[in-house]
Amino acid sequence: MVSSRTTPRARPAPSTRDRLLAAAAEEFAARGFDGTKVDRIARRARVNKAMLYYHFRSKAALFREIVGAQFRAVAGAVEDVRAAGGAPEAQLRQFAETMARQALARPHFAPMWLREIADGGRHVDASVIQEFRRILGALAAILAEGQQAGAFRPAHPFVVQMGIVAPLMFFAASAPLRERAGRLLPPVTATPDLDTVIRYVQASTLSVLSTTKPHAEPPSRGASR
Amino acid sequence: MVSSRTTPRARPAPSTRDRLLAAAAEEFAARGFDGTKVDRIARRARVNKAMLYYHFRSKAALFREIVGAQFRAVAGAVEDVRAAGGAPEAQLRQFAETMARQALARPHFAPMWLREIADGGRHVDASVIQEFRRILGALAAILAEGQQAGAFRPAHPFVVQMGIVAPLMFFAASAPLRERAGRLLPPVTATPDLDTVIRYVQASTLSVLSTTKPHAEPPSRGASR
DNA sequence: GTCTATATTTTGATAGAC
DNA sequence: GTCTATCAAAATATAGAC
Repeated sequence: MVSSRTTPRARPAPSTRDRLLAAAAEEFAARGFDGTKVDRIARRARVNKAMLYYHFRSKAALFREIVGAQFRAVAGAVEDVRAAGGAPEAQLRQFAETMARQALARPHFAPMWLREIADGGRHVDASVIQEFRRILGALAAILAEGQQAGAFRPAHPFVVQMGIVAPLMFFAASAPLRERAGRLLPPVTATPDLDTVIRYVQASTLSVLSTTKPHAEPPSRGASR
Repeated sequence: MVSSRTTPRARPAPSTRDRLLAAAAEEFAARGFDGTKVDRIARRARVNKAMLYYHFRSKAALFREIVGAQFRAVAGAVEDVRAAGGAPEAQLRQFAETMARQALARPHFAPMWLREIADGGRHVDASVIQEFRRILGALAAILAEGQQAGAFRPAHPFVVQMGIVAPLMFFAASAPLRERAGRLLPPVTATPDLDTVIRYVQASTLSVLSTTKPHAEPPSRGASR
């Protein structure tokens, strides 16, 4: 609905517009809306600042387009998990894994989510908040199915979502801080890898929710010291 | 070390400096470093902008002072939990509860933590990162004690910390967004209260870590529909 | 300690040539 | 579609009177 306007050709090489979008995403993720300057976006995209205003109405409109696309993609991915069906426990595991992989594949997603929360959604419109809802909706459906099947204890979907998403986003977004902290101070604990975090989140969530026996699978076999 | 310079008197009523600190904390938490304007801070503190520069070297120095104090207080609180001792399970519960209560008592703390992560710590110095470490250190000590006592499975302290802190910070910081989302779109799920979140975090963490039987205590008795 | 200017830069946005 | 030049507003910081 966005790229089908000029030619039906497939991928005519990174256009100026695409470079602007990519550059802006990096800046917005790393510096936030107010910390991002249009001059920097333009420079990063190797075009003049005026080009930004040729392709986008304003800095705010550019921001909304990027954040919207980001959340739309992730919401679609988790809805696919839900649609694929399967055992509730497996769906729940997949939900967590998908969120984590999406955050890994889109380095801008996690920091932008954190910023949107802290900003109280000041820079986004209702449509973005709607995408937010789709993610929660997919999880709520999985939980409801699990409860009806007697596999899950009743639980507040929003709380469960935070239990899964928050640690994943914290981990994904904190890479630059961990790197900086490692430079300033001697590291006390080695940074875990993504798989360790995913397994921990899956295990802790299933542990509380499951009505059957504990899901064994120790959170990680490598403790510090 | 900060307020003992003029008189030994106790609390001579909210000084201009204190009002500036309070106003700045609100602005920085709600809008971030770049989104906060010194004019707004001054207006909110009901003083002239020049006063800000009389009491503080710069906007950046003011920011660092506020963030530093915030993290120092919270780090002290969780170290107290650790120092108080007791059964590892109880200490772990207390750790989560303390983090949550601190975030509740200091409305600026959670959003600032999220922002610092997303910003990669660009606006803070090594001393603030050090406070960060104290929080992790207290938790790591609790976990180590629990492991040696055979009560806890080995686990990566950093991962456990994210499992506890991230959901709590997400919840505490997302109040404005939830409020805004409720105005823009009809609510799908009622917002849980803090106690529900605390209990869920405690239960999920102890469930994965504990070597004994599941900690019963259903995460919440009120499921949606 | 507190205020009224004001200096200086930066920034979002546009006009208009090519 | 792309650039140069530039405007107008905003923002950090300071000088200096009281």
